[in-house]
Amino acid sequence: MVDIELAKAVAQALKRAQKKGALPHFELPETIPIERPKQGELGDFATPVCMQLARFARMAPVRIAEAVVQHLPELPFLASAEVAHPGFINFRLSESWLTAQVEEILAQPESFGSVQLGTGRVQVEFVSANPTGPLHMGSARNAALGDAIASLLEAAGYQVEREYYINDAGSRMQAFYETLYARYAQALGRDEPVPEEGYHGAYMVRLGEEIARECGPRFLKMPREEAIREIGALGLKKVIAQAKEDLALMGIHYDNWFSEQSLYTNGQFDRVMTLLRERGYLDFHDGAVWFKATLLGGPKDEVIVRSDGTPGYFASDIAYHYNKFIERGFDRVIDVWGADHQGHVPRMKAMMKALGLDPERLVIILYQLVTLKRRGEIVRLSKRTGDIITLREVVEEVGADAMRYFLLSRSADSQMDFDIELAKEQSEENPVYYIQYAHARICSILRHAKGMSFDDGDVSLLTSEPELALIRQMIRLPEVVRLAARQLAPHHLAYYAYELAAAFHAFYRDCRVVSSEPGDEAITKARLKLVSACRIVLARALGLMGMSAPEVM
RNA sequence: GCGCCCAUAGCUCAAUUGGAUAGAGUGCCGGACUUCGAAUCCGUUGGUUGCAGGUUCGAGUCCUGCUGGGCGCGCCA
Repeated sequence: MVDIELAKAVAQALKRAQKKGALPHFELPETIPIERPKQGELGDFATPVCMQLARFARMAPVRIAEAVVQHLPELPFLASAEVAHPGFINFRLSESWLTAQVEEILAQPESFGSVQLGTGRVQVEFVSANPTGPLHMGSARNAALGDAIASLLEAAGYQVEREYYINDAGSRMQAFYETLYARYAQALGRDEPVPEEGYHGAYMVRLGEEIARECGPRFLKMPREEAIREIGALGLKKVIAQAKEDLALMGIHYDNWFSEQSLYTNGQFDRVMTLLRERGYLDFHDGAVWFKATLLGGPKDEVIVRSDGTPGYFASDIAYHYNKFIERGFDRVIDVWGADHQGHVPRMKAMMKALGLDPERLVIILYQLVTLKRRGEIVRLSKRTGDIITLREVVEEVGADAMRYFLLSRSADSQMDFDIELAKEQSEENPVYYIQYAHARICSILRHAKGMSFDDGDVSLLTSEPELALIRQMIRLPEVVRLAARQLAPHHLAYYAYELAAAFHAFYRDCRVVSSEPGDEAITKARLKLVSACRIVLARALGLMGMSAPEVM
């Protein structure tokens, strides 16, 4: 990438200048920072490195910068390198190189934007909501984030697997099963109370009725425990199927659905417990089994197996991550969690150390919770109490593309209000349509030019300001992918896509693409190449966010 | 009480993880269709980056202390 080559060139220039005595000898920094100036008029790239070096060189930053510029090697893409106060070097790309990038993009319609940030197998585990009811808006943010992060990492060169962890083993599940049994029995006219700790939402009534309708009263004739088990299994199946469907509505598909229960039936739990015991990280008191997290920087020791003999969710998490890293050999694992789980992070880091794994290999993305609103009124998200607005309802009302864009366009750290009514009212002014409209417009132009062959178009004719501005935006995609993949922050994509669309719309205003004027044939062909390339970049940016790139709207 | 996150234009949010004059959208006001899609474009308005210190060539960004909000602190998940 250009910035990497610039960094190398600057390092080389510093060395040369030192060798020739233009600069005193001092240790060169390991990496030369190259950035994009905030104000585009200053140039395409800049480095502030000379200001950082001033103290070591004991020279004015501007003088260092001058020396660097003088000793800069020839670079094919560079038009100019200028020193600016108080010590920046501003680089400008050559127009011929810029226009040539249009051909580069056209040559890689599927892969433009991909970078080689690293290699290895990465697992992204996301959503993983308790299978005790329909998915809600918190899960929607999780889904949008996780899926986009996975896509970004794929584009950054990693081998990625998307995984959904089904929490089908905990005590919450028992409450779900018992609630379902009660609702089933009620549907058949029997007076069966919903447990206090159970799930009181209306969806449980419907689920109970559904099973009553499909299976009839046969479970009422069984012993209670057995009936709960069988009904529970049916209910679990239905909830998972529903989650799969709901996520598919958002365009999200997983490589793997992993059962928590399987950790116990397949032996991972026993193996990891043996390992922890051998390493001295287990403690036994008060009838429970404890994980000595305090030995590893955790805030307190944690119960793994309760005094009644049942393993807690942390036990499962240890076994699960043992499975991820040691049995399946992922190089890196990314877990996407709601901020309400933030207290769990130190335990997980301690667990990594106990397993002898570098804690850095487990990255936990915490996103702040979504406050769902309807006409300005807050809607509660809890599944345990009463009614909820489901992910499905919102997708059906707002549309998958708009929902994804909205959920992605804020950094995970910021809290979010999602007002459904507002989202619907604003749908015409929504950035989603702005971006997609640019894509559809290009498709329309290409349809209009149908039959015209432009393979021989000469991109070097694309020298007007709006054309070059558009190309400048287009070639940013790889940088944005790299940045977003590094930070695991897809919101950069959302902003970028908007800016790219804006550059296209401005170009469209100023430059007629398909012209019937005599003598315009050459520029028409060149511009058809330009918009074709722009379409590729827009589609890729939208694709990475999981959004569609419509040809007509 | 302790921990994590947040506070930036009237509103919703960015700011390339310490760089140059803090930017978009939205809202208000005004303007542009006889040619490829007006779901578009152009212009105007908008700031003591919550407060007080500190670190340095340079701070919205880092450190300390406040204020205000969200989320946690269970043998729940």
